[in-house]
Amino acid sequence: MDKCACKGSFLDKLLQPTLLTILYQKPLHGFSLLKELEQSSIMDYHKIDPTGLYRTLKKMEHAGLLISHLDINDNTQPRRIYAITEDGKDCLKHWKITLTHYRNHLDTLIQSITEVID
Amino acid sequence: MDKCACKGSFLDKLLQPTLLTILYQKPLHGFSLLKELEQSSIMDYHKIDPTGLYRTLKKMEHAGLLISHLDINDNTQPRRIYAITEDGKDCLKHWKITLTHYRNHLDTLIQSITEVID
DNA sequence: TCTTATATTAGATATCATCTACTATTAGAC
DNA sequence: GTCTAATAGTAGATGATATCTAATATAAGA
Repeated sequence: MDKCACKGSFLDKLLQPTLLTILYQKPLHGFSLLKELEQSSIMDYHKIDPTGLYRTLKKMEHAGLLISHLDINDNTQPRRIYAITEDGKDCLKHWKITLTHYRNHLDTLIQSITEVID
Repeated sequence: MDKCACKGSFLDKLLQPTLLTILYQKPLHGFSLLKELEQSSIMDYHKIDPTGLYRTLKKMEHAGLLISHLDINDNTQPRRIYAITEDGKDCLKHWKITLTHYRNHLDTLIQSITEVID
């Protein structure tokens, strides 16, 4: 029961739309995305797993939603800057529809639970 | 892009709380749960994968959330009836809290997407 | 020089979703 | 009587996502 899904683990899948939302506004590299996510209400101030984040970025670039280039700079370590593509922007529009449906579905379920347990 | 998560696949994880909600009301066997789910707004009238359903039921029984017994009957095939346990009822109460947080998180994300794309 | 912050990668495992395919019994149509 | 549909469940593989530990490397500041 300790790691039962009802406690809130295993219920995410929102990293992709979150990244698209942030990168829609400005290109960023992985580490700054990590820091921005951890201090943002958009991910509910949760710790982010860096491995998962970098892996997701690569996967999204492979899928054509992002493009990246290496930023080689005297002041910092080389870092990879990610930017959203047109496909990525379309994807985010789909996400809005999908997440809205999902939210409504969740509402129905929460309502059913309430009726049953109260 | 065809099977991008933004189109709505890979975004569920709600089978467990849904099953607990239904079984809170009355014990049922797998096949009738399958039919009930497919005709219910609670799962948004989606097709359910039988394999996943039966596997989830077994896993939940193993975790102590459900108990089952074989119903041997002259009129039907033998079938396994699942009922919710006290642990299962507690679990459903946790689910309500978890899903409510998750819904609020979703609301924030949808709001952010809207601000960005509009 | 030592520590902290920055920046990224590797590997393993657990969880959840999706798909095809298969077995077996019962009920009803023809 | 046989064929088909509905009922009831199982097996195996694969793909997608989440979680965890750990490692590498550079830059900045005490």
